[in-house]
Amino acid sequence: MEMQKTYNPKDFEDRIYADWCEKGYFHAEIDPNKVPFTIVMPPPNITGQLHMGHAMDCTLQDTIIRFKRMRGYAALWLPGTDHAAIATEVKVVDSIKETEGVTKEQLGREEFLKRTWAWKEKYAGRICEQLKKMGSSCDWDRLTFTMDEKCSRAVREAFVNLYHKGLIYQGNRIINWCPHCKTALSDAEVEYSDEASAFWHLRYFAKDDPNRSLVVATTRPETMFGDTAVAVNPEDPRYKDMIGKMLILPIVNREIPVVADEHADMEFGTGCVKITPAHDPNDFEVGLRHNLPVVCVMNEDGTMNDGAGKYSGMDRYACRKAVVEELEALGNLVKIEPHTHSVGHCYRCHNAVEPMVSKQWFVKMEPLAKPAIQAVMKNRIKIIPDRLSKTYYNWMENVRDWCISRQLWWGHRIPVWTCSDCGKQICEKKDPSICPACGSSRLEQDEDVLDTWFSSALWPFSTLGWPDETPDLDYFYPTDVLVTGYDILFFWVARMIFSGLEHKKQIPFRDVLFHGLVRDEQGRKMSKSLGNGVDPLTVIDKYGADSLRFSLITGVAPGNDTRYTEAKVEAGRNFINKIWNASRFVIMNVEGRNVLPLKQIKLTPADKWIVSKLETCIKEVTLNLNKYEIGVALSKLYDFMWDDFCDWYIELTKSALYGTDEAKKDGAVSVLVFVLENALKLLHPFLPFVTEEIFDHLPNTEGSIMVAEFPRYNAKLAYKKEAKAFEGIKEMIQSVRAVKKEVGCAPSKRVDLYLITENKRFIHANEAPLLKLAGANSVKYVEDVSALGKTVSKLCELAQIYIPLGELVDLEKEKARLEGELERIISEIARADGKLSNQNFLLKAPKKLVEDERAKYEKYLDMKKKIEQQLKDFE
RNA sequence: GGGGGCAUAGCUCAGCUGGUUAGAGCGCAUGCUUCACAUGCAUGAGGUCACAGGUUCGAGCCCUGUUGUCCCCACCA
Repeated sequence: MEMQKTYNPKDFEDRIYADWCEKGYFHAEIDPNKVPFTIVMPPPNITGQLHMGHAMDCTLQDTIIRFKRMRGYAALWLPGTDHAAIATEVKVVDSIKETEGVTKEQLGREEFLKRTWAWKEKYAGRICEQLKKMGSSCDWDRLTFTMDEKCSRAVREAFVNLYHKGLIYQGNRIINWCPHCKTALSDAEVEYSDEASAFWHLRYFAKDDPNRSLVVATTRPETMFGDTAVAVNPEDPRYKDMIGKMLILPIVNREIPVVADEHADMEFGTGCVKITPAHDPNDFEVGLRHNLPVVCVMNEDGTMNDGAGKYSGMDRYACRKAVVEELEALGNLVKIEPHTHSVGHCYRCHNAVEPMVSKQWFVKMEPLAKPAIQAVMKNRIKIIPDRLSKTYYNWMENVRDWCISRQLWWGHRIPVWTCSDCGKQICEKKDPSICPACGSSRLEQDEDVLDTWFSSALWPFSTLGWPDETPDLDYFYPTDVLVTGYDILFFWVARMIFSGLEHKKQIPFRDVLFHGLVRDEQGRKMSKSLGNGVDPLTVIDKYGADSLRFSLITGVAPGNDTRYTEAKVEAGRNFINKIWNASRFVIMNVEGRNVLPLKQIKLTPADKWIVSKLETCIKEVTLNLNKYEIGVALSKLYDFMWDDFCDWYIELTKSALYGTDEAKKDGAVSVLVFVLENALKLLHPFLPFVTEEIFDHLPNTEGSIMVAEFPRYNAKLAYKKEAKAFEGIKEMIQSVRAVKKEVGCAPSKRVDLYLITENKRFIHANEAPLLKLAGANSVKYVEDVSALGKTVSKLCELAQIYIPLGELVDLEKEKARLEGELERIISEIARADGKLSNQNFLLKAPKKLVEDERAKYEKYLDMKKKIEQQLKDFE
């Protein structure tokens, strides 16, 4: 079958993917004779569709897993999707409002969950389709959803374990409350940003002395209804006499004490702090120290409750305004200062969160964090790039207890029941039917669900069957590398590490490869609100998946952000087009020829040169892939394929291919096929589709490239010396081209080359390609050029080249050019001389370097002599 | 307040453990209807490697400081 003239990915990408699936190449089998290599995919949220970040994430993983598979590992890439409790619930709530005009409460828990499962079916399916479009070679037989039965069992097991160890506890503590999502959030789920606001100075009068008062400065006047004290610093001379006295809280006229507490900073504000334990984390701590009552004044939707008296039911911000007005009217408002402070926002709906005291479930972090820190410290887990280890330590060392309960419906239900008769709390692996204490069957399960990250934390082993000791778990765990964005280091990676160590007693992965964010052309984050997101599917539709993959990994380094630009996709498309056409050229020329093994061919210097380049490329690509330097690996291949193979080697073979010597033709074709086949294998992990399509057209290939063996470096084929010598021929070709251009000689005009050289034999062996690529008629080896008339000349490593160009030669210009060259060489000599006359350099620098420098010096001296001779010839 | 990234060609970025004349893509200039490819080929112009010190035989790379810029964490009554 002949290859199409132009590269058109639409013709084959889908077909090839279907074929791979059908052949079962993605499926990983347990094979005792192979070493396992495992990646579990960070499960995309089922909230919508994949964006460019996902596309990069999956390209990196696919590249790694394909490489390992070709390298002979039992390579498992396990795909999945995440139920994303809060994120999905927010979406479904919006959706039912829009489509059915109802709230989730109106629908009821059961109906709402039905809708959400339907949502899941739709979106999880769509996400998988997108992953397939990208060419992802993941094992679809093992596709997992975080609320699958096996994951639910893992969640239950983990929760019960932690509960009985006392590492999960329920408590009334201050948490972040999202009034829009109406749920508690963990610290990690809150994003802070600076907001311009004000400092309201409020005067609270002393109960016994109407002339005495304290002025508190607050950014939250509406919370004053929850004030249960005013704190001053014990050392503050201004207020020492007030400590222990009572103040009258304005509007509500409640009495509150003045307490002495270090929390009050004498330098800040007025030095007096109103203490609202129910609505501020620091105040909560102060409250604990002084045994203050906790008065909650807000409802779960962010409106004021009865504690706010007549403002009950009013929104918190409306109330703020009203309270300030009333205080002003009452004469308690001293002044308003502009003030900027940071305000926490819900990471899902971006509304301002409310610190609030609430009864929630928490994971005790300190005992879990310690071994997790050690695992990275002792290098059992390697974080790439290394600098992110610091971020990890910093977070782990200061982490507070993890609030895991969410007041949502979509998620893993908290496995705790309370006996309605005796109040006993039950937390077991199996759902209890009667109370073990009193035998009652009136058991109520906790209404809340778990933080979505609680189940994600178990992902590396829950997907493999934990808590059962399955063969998969035994063989594929611990996984080898986790590939994900640095933005979820805290949410996910850190929690997988301590969860793996706690529950599985093993690290979850050996390496963590972090990548950065995909930004837009201007370097901005891609986001819905900016509308600057680019849909990977649109790009695939226009350019094909391989081009998109190219654009997403070209130039990326671990942990670094990257920009998506259509120009990069085009560069990818052009590169692939180049591969396509080079392959077409090779395949066209194969027809009617004998493709022989390298051993049976007399290799030309050019052949040895390209084979040598190929070997170097194999070495570098392998090395960089093993270091997860995917971008570097690809760029090595790009250069090899384009510059060495296409621009040089293919051109070099043409003199043989269009000649008459059959043996030479067979030789050239054989080397072309050999190099191309290897190059395609090297390229396959990056550009799976196009390489498969071409591989199929190559002679002597069988089966799929994706299960072919990845090329291994072969030192016997490195031909270092020969390759270096051949560079001299390249230099001559380039010199002739440059000289022609300089004097305005048309590149197509054939010239005669006169060489003064000691390398006649070697040059002669390469004469045919030299003539063809330099655009020359003949090569003549001479001792003296005085008879040639006007010439231009160029000094090369292998020879001095003289080209008689008659009237085209401007003697003055030529002389000036040579003088310029001489000048450059003289300065090189001075540089080398400087180094060589430096005793310290001679003594301390490595011998090889000194030798090289000396050789260089000699070479330049020789060049200088030759150019001086040429200049003399002008006279 | 703590931590980190970045600063190299007009633009976007590479530059490994310090070692020839610092690279690529895009852009630019000039010339090519050469039989795989104009999604191409050839030739070329373009850099005080942010600034100031230091270490070293040798610094784009290591150290200290400065400036600019971006990010993360904590605090912010």
